[in-house]
Amino acid sequence: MSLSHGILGFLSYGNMTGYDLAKVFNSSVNFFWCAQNSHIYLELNKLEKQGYVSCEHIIQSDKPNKKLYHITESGKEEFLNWLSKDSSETVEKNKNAFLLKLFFSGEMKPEESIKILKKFIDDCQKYSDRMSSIPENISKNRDGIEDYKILYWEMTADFGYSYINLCIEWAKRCIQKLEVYK
Amino acid sequence: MSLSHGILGFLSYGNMTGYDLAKVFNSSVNFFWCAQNSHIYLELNKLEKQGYVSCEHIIQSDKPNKKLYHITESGKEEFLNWLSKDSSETVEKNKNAFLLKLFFSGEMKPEESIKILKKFIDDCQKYSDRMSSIPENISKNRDGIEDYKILYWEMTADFGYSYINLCIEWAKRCIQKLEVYK
DNA sequence: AGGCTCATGTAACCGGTTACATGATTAT
DNA sequence: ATAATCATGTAACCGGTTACATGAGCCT
Repeated sequence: MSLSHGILGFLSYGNMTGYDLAKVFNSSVNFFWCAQNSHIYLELNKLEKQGYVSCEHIIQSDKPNKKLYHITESGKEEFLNWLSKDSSETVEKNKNAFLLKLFFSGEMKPEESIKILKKFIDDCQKYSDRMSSIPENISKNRDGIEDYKILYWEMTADFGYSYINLCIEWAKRCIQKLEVYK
Repeated sequence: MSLSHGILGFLSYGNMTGYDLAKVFNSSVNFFWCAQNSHIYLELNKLEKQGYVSCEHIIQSDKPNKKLYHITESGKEEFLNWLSKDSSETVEKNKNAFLLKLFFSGEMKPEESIKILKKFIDDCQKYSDRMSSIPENISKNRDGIEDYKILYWEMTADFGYSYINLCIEWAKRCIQKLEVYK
């Protein structure tokens, strides 16, 4: 449900190929939505069959030929529909495999879980480092995009920073509690 | 990958039926892992074929008959293996459909997005209310479980509270920023 | 009779991942 | 030569959801 709408979202900014979409996914929404290129191509075909996008074959001499996708009127409608639709499932059907694992970690030695939590902190730090390129990516792609639209990009980044800080602080608290039982 | 291991985790606490598992899933890990009963029954069959659980038919006169599942030695091994295995994908491949939607919300009127964010806060509040039954559930199921194991349950609950507060605070910030453009 | 709890499933579908596969063009 | 970038896919699989389906026994 979501990759297809993400694609429609980006195509509403301008025409793109599957290759472009894969790149833009990885340089913008990657920290809360990752996409394989194979999946993107699959989804583009589906969207074309549904009439939400149309495609134009571009013959190139300096580079391999490509397929440039446009969003159609019915695609825009579908996209706006999705935007305004309720999305409470995100809160209700939240899944976190790491927490599930931690829930059962009483079956391991505290030392083991401390190691896992330290690795978690490490992963968060790396994620945070990758996120630091976001402001740069935003300013790189902002031409032609109105200020109040950029605001939304910044709000998602704000969430990302707050979330990753929460994770790190929480994991530190956990380690502290576990040190007692070591 | 995760429901099956969650099932093994609960079975390592004691023998259960599919029905018991559905109940215990919904009263404990529900806020970071939800499970349909149909899925649980499906997964139990798979686990039995893999030799990770075995089942015992219990004939009852006062209630319908049932199938009581036990974890096997190889099931315990698989479970412990999963526990100590790396889970960095949780951080790296984090998905959040709400953020994806918000990312594109510049295509809507600010009033519309404010409404969506207020709904989000509302959903968070409801989620928070449901979470308040967790301490109760923990104390209800703690008999026979060592103190340091309960600690892990509390750590996941701690995450849940912190996360939901973050969501609410963040959404309030977003609304404030959007009020300017209203 | 009607509703609740207990109890177990099947079938179709769907979004997404993994692995594999190909090939043109450009720069070094 | 060969690596990098550009460019597009297929096929098998998998974890999970949705909808549907059934039925025993208890309590009121």
